[in-house]
Amino acid sequence: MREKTATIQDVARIAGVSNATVSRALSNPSVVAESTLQAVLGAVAETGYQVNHTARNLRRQRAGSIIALVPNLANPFFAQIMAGISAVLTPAGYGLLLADTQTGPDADDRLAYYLGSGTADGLILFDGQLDNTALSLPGRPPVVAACEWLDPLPSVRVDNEAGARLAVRHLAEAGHRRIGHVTGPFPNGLTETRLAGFRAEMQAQGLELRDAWIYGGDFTMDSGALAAQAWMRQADRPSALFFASDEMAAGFIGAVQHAGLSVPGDVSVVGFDNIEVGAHLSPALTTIRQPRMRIGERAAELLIAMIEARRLDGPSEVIGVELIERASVAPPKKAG
Amino acid sequence: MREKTATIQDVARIAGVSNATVSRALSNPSVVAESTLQAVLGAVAETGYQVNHTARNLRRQRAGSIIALVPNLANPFFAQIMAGISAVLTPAGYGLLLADTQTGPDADDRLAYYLGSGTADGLILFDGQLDNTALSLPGRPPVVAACEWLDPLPSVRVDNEAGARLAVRHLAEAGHRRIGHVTGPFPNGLTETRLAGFRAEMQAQGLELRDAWIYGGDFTMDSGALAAQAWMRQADRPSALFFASDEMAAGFIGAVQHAGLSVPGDVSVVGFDNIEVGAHLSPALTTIRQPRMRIGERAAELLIAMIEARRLDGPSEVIGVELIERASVAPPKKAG
DNA sequence: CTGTTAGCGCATTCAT
DNA sequence: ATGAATGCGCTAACAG
Repeated sequence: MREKTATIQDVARIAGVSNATVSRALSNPSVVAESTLQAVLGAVAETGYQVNHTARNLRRQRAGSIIALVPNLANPFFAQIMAGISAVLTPAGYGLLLADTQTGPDADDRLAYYLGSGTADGLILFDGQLDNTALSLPGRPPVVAACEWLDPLPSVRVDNEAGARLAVRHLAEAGHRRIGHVTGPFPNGLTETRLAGFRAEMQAQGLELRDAWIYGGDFTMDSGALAAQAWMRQADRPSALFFASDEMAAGFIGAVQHAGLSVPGDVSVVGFDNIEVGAHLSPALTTIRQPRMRIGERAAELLIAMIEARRLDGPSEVIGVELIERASVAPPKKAG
Repeated sequence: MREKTATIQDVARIAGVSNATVSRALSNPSVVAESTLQAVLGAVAETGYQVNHTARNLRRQRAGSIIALVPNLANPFFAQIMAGISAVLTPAGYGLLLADTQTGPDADDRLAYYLGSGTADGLILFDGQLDNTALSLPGRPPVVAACEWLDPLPSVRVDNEAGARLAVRHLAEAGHRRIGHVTGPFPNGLTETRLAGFRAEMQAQGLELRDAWIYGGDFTMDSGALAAQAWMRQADRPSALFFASDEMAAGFIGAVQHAGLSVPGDVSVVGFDNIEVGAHLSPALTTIRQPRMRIGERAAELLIAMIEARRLDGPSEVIGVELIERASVAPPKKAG
């Protein structure tokens, strides 16, 4: 196998021109004569020639691809984001490489490796917990942080605080006064800003913040189910809950229903993300929509702009969120 | 930026040896003298040298990465599979490139492109609907089909027929005699084998196969909700349903509950895949487990073996499935 | 408009 | 055990 792929020399010979002319005809057709262009195209068709990207990249001093570094590839949350990235990378002529910061032994080392190895022309980073000293590595390629953020990096993210405030306001407007929150893991930028938004809006609404009504989670469904156990054990519990992720909200709803309680009859819930299953839950989940495909697209666009401008800095972008009202919120049984 | 990454020449100069020696010291340390090895390592540390993969790959006539070609990157189904692939590729020194057959204009062209362009040393194909003529392209790299299959290709897939039979048998053992099926899209290998398994086991159990109890879906939750509408409109309907995907089962359950009916009280359901949310639904979804991470791992292992053996053929693998009993199946209200 | 030439950075003969 | 030389396939000066 891999016997003999035609090279640019083969095409040149058959077309009766020099290899340089073939290269020009292919990458910048307007500078060659029409007749030679045809000859080259004919020879290309005849040989089935396709450029060798490795050689081209070596010559052009580029890698031809960008790499998305995610904390955990198995997390379905990233699927749509990858689709968005791919949708802008492919037409722009870049490949999309995927890597995981969890697989290897040391996540910081992996970042440093990808930054230094020249494997990629740029990097999209989805892990906010990495050590940013690697970013001062000289000659590193541009990086944009996505969803999360890391100090000197341009980022594309969603307005997490505003989303949290929207959620709390919606609950308050439905009449709830006893509102709790299930957080993501710590330390984590998303967790912290959503919690901050929760607190800010609770105060703005003049509602009481009780530590006992803040439940620690880690974004997973299992942790949502655990929060349900904690919530059900409380004698004095909130009538509504804002979850830092839809997954936790789904886990909570499942566990609460399993115990014979009702959503939103016994407790109202608002999630965050708008994962697909939310609309199909019963009750359908009220949530804060986060446009994941768009996050991916914008991150890729910003990164390409930086690569082409040959700059390590660039604009950041905060993408708006919106409340999706469905059926998991209802007025509390009695004003509390 | 990208000012001056050290090259092998720089290292050679500092270490006081030739570039060839540096190359050897790095890729085959046992052939150089201990003292020169130390000198080289010292120079590497001093310069922060990292090999240029593009140059190495050009010289070695390889791409250094494999590409996963999926029908739709946004589909979260692939997330765990990618994690499995990445977990074996990374230690083996291959990068994972991602591409989508839906984004571009013509999926068959994209396959042909990736096969001919030399962008990857091998390919994992998740789309069974492509035209296999591209596979006769001379000099193409090895390809393994995953989940789906395509004629001359080795494949890694799950025993779909056995899974369907397991599901039907479980329903029959619970006492159901009126069993329906919600299919995936056509044409599609998964849809067809699961349907075949459904039919085979229905016959084996001596149960009646009614066309009106076979509902067309497309694996999505929306199509499951649509199937629910169809099912609810029927006067004479099955008491249990086997779904070709968990997503459809989840969509169905949501729609049926929304209409005030109960699962498994009014209808029992079994899904296929074991997606994460299944365990957190209420009722928790009984399903056929498909070990996705493992599918990815095996596909990558088989592919690497083919690449290293320089062969286009290799073994296929069928991975077993198992029934996960949860709470969405109960005996029918009255024997049917 | 086109050909000649010179590397990109590395691994690998072939000598020594 | 090591060095010198070569070329992977391509693009980009530089001439003409």
